[in-house]
Amino acid sequence: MSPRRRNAEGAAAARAARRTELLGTAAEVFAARGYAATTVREVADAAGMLGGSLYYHFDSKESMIDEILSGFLTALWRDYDAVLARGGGAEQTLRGLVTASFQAIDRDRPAVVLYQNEAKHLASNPRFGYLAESGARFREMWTGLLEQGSRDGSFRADLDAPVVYRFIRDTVWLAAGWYRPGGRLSPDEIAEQYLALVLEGIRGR
Amino acid sequence: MSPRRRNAEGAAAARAARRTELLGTAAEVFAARGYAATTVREVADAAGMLGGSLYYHFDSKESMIDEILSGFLTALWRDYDAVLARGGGAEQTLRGLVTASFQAIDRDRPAVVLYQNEAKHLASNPRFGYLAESGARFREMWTGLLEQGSRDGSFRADLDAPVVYRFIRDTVWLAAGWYRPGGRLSPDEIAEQYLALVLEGIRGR
Amino acid sequence: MSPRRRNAEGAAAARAARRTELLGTAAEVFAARGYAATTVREVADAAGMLGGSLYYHFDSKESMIDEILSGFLTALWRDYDAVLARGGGAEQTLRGLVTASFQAIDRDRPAVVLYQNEAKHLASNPRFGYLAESGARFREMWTGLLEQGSRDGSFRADLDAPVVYRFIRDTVWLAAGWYRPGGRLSPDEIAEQYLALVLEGIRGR
Amino acid sequence: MSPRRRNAEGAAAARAARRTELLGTAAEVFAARGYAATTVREVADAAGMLGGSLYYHFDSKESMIDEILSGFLTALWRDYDAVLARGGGAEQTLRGLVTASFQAIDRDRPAVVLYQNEAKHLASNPRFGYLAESGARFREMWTGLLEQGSRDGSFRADLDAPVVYRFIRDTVWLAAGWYRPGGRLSPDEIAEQYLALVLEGIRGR
DNA sequence: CATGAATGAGCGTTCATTCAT
DNA sequence: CATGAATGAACGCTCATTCAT
Repeated sequence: MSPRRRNAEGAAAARAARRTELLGTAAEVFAARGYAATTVREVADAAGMLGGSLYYHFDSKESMIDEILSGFLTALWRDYDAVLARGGGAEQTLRGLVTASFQAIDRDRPAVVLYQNEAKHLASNPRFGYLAESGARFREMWTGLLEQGSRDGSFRADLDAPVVYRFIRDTVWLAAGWYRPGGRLSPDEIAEQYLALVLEGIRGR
Repeated sequence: MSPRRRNAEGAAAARAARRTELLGTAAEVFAARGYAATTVREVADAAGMLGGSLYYHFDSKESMIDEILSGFLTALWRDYDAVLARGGGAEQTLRGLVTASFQAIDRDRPAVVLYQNEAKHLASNPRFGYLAESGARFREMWTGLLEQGSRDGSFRADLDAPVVYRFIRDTVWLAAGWYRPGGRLSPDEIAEQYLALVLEGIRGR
Repeated sequence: MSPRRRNAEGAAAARAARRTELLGTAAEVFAARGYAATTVREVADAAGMLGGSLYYHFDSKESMIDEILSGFLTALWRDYDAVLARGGGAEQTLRGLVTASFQAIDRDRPAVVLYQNEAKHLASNPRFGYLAESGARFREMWTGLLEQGSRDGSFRADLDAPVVYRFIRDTVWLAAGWYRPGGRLSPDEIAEQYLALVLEGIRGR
Repeated sequence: MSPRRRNAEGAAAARAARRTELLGTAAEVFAARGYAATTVREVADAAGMLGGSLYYHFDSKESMIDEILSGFLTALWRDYDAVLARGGGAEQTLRGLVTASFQAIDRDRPAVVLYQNEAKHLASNPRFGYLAESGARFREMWTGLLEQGSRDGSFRADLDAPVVYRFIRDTVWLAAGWYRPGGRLSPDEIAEQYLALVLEGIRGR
């Protein structure tokens, strides 16, 4: 490998690292203020540069949130697919999916917030068609799991799968609204607390 | 009563009715597109008038969402207070609050959506200080209820009140995201389904 | 004269009186805030009616200031012409013109203020062509008077007529900026003070 | 001095120069059309740019006239203070002040026009409090000078200082209404003409 | 005569985006 | 890579004006 080649690779890596860093900043600002209400100047300020300079790295404001969301979903599905690949019973799979979700919140909270708050509005834009696709896969995965667990006795037999699916789906992401990394509970512990609630309910026995 | 007096009253009533009508339209559009992303022209279009005409009725775009949210919260607390005034055990009160919440979703879904999506961003504006106040009252009401029920055996003794409070708070409003009035389930039936989940959990016995 | 005829005349007179009253109000508001910066709502408020109602009386905002200024100039030239018709020496005529001007200020201060502040901007509008005409007549009157007085020894022989004309012209209207009706000096006394300054200067002898 | 430092200084200087240039253009347009009647697009047109582009340089239309007027008054008082510091008799000081005023008109006529036409309306805005302050200083300076000259025999003993102050104050700025730079008379010569009138009056001896 | 609701053009301002340097 | 000046479309809002009542 020539030194020239090595330099070029180093530059490309540095460039990718800078993009990732800027996207992290953008995600934080978008999540804090809302995507539509955030100006690219605010993102640039947070990144320590001027508004126009962001356009060296990104085509548009839209491409930033696109990259944030698509990156988040790619990583998320990698984890979900690993859980599904592990096999096991319905409850075990459910535990795995919920835990993976809380880990995703821990890993990239701003992206989760954006996904919750903005996905619905963005979905009408063809560019963000993958949001609807991901949502459909999500629904199929969960209703399938719930129906299987309901049949095999893992879950209550009278579960209304669509209702419980929505309940779980939303519940899973809610923690992003108040979770603060480095708090007293680790993501896995929080997952346990939530699972206890969801699986057992709150009624005294 | 003089005819003049009657006319003045009629005009005031008609004006109030028009405001309410326009606020309903505005709430729908804000909820559908997001407050920041909605232009006043879009609201006006939906109301069948020109952008500037809205300003005969309202001071600003901000005053519209202000009136929507404050009106929503006022009506909501009227219902909550009625439930609390009825007394009864912790589970009964919880059932009453959840049912009142689902009725509020049925009555004014767009306002609930706005409350969920925009309250956090608006709260930093002094004009919307009442959002934080209402949130604090909400937290006190729920944590008090949960702790009482936990002590008297209505609920599990090991409940983590702050965690469960957030869980309930968010769960309660989630249905606004997908509920469609006139669907197969009435608000009270949906409330029952949710209560079953929350109280019993989903695990098979 | 039939009673019907008398009624019609009475109605026309009442209408004219109302117009005059409204124009007086409009002139005050225009003078206080500036014509362009004044909204017709502000004029209407001051007149105790709603914005749209003014349009029963006047075609437009522009027609209001038109009527104010043309009425002011008509009355002013009536007075100036009376002074000129009296004849007499240059100083006596100058005293008459200055006194008539201060009386005009006393009679309709807002119109004088508007004339000073707005005439220059309005003059480019063909509708206000009479402003330029009046200004030209004014210049001819004054330069003629000054040159005559300079020749016959009433005024200094070395007077630069165009310079002094502008000086007098502007001086004459300045008092409108600070004059308050009902103050300690009558218009005629103020005229005397100004004339003493203009005729004798301020240097000690 | 490092090259970097030199560049930064050059950029700051260039920026300041551009601001000054734009403010000069704005002052001309405001003076010609009136501040309220001028649109920022008209200012931008005159500056060869689009309306929105002005906001790169200035916060608002109001901040433009603010900077024009405050800059004008700062420079004016620098000159006045220099005259006062020179000392000398009352007549000499009066001559110095009047000459400085005509030089200010020559230097920045649009600012003088704006000061005359807009100061009164702007003064009610707290942002322009310095206008009233400057006016008060102006009054104290002139009435003090006139009273002193009246006592020591430089001016007529029967001078009514407040009346003459207003007369001088207004007279001094009137020339801005018709003065054209590069005309047949220099600012100092115009000052001489005005001083002859004011000091001696126009009456023949 | 006056009201009150609406119009529609245009205003001051914002902001995503471009590009020469 | 980043800057800084500019663009141009669109935004929230104002206001002179209209007109049915």
